[in-house]
Amino acid sequence: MRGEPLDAETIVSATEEMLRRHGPEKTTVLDVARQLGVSHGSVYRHFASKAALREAVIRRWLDQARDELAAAAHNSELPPAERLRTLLTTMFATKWAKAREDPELFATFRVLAAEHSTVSSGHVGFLIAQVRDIVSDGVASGDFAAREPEVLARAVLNATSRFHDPTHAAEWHSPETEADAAAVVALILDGLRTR
Amino acid sequence: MRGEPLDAETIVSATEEMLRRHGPEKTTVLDVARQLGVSHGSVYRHFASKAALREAVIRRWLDQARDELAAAAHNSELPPAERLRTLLTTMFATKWAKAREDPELFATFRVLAAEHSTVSSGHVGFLIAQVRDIVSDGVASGDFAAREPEVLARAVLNATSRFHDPTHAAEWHSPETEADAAAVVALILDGLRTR
DNA sequence: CGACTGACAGATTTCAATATCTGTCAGTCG
DNA sequence: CGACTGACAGATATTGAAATCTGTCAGTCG
Repeated sequence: MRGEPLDAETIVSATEEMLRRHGPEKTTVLDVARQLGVSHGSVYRHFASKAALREAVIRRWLDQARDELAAAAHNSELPPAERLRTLLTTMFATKWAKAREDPELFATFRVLAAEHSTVSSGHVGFLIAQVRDIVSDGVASGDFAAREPEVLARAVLNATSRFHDPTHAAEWHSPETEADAAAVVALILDGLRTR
Repeated sequence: MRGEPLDAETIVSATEEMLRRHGPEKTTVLDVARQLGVSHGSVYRHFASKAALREAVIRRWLDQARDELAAAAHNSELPPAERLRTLLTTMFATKWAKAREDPELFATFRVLAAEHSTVSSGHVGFLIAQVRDIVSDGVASGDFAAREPEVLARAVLNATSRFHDPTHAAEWHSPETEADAAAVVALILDGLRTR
């Protein structure tokens, strides 16, 4: 009936489409199978459970976000403080844009991220590493006060969570958000700098 | 049948008790009236709606929290940085303790606070004012770099939201929370200080 | 053989009937 | 008169029977 082989990627894409259309509570494995024109048994050949399938979706989304951010934040000629500011503001702007452009999809993303907290922690780990690298450079060049880069990186992300943690998406509609974010970033950068 | 007059305070107390016992979804005006041995019509004599009644409860809770914090953070002999550190850590510790001691009640509190965001914003306004006062003192004494105290105060609260905003209550169980909070406070205080 | 189907058991969700609740107000009672 | 009641309409929540879903697996098909 179908010439093609049916691989995991194709199933993940179909799942993503169903999640987009029906949201997380109403997307069933049966829906995904129907979308692909196969029986749901075939889906279970590639994914051990519905949870595993959803995990593959959130993993793909986070991988994509990671790549976008890595591409946007590669200005190694600027001083560390400016590189960090760019990284943070890019991070905020990217999320804010996604949350505003398609709030329902963003809410779906949020549900999946909460469901699979292991995958999300991995993503947070990547973010910490990005910040840590810049902080390390800053400490090495004498721009930043000498302290444990890992601790500082965690502190930077914790201090800015209101602006990047999806939990706070509802607050991002407020017009003050941008100014508030800029004030926090300025305060943090002052905290990092050598005295 | 009853000698007493039935005033608003009594009704609020009974409501608090019902919320404690049954949680926010299951406390009805009828429950409150039963608890008091009156008809629910009598409750509506004192409160225009169920929402108004719940608002009175959250208002009382926040007023109490305000008083507790104001009492705990009155060390005017210390330098501003230490006063601010004390204010923040007291604020965190108080909330963490409440969230841990009685998670269900804390969740109830959270629901009511979200329902009546106007009242909550008022509370946040008080917190900003507390921080602003210390920051102003610090700027006046030369301990903190001269910048707009209102902006700095907002930045300080925004940067620490992960440690005081009830939205993050679930994360407060993590053993790293205390160290993370200390690192963020240290970073912020360094950001405030004169260079 | 290996990709796929579809029937099945048990878990979860949906839906409509039923019960309960909110908010009002004419009426009771001291 | 003024505090309180309880019946009422419309809105919301609960319940349990029926429908759908998840995950398995013996069996089909090329």
